[in-house]
Amino acid sequence: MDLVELPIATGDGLFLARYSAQGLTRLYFPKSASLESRAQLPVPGTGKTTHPDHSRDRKIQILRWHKLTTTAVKDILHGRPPKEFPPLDFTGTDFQKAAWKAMLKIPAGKTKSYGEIAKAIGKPRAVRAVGSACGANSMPLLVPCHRVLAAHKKIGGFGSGLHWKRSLLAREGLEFNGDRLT
DNA sequence: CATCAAAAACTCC
DNA sequence: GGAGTTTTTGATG
Repeated sequence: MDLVELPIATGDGLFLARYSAQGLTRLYFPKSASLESRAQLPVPGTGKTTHPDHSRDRKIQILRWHKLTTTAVKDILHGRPPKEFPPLDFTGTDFQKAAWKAMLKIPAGKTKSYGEIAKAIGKPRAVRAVGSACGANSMPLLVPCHRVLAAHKKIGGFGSGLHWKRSLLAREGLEFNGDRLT
């Protein structure tokens, strides 16, 4: 159950982070802060939330997580490896969680192919499914699906806009020549 | 059953 | 080497 959504102001716009009692559940790109995401949240203007009964400790905990999220997001946006993550509360199928965890292991400045991720989770032919799992990733940046490329270093796709993928990789020092990594 | 952010195998230059 | 098309493929709603 999601409890609260908090903004992250960056040079690239306003990101939104959502938390449950277990940790970060979602991260939204500036443009994609969606209707769906707004629906169960604080009604703009009222200052009220749908879950007004948090203990003070929980609020403090979430704020502490949010601080970690904020610095991690900014680090990544600046092409720097983040030092610390908040706990990540994944929602998805076992396959998706396995795929996301495999992606978490890709260091900044490196890339893997959809095929390599598939192999890493023991399902070497589920390449296409890995692509779908990327699209279903609810915490972009922290789960670095932007570092997952198609075969032969081709750029592949990106749900929130390919320009983000190119830009993020560029900030990590990787250059594209057309739609292929050099 | 249809849809994918894939890949490999195949064709043609 | 490309740049196309076709076929195989597994997870998902």
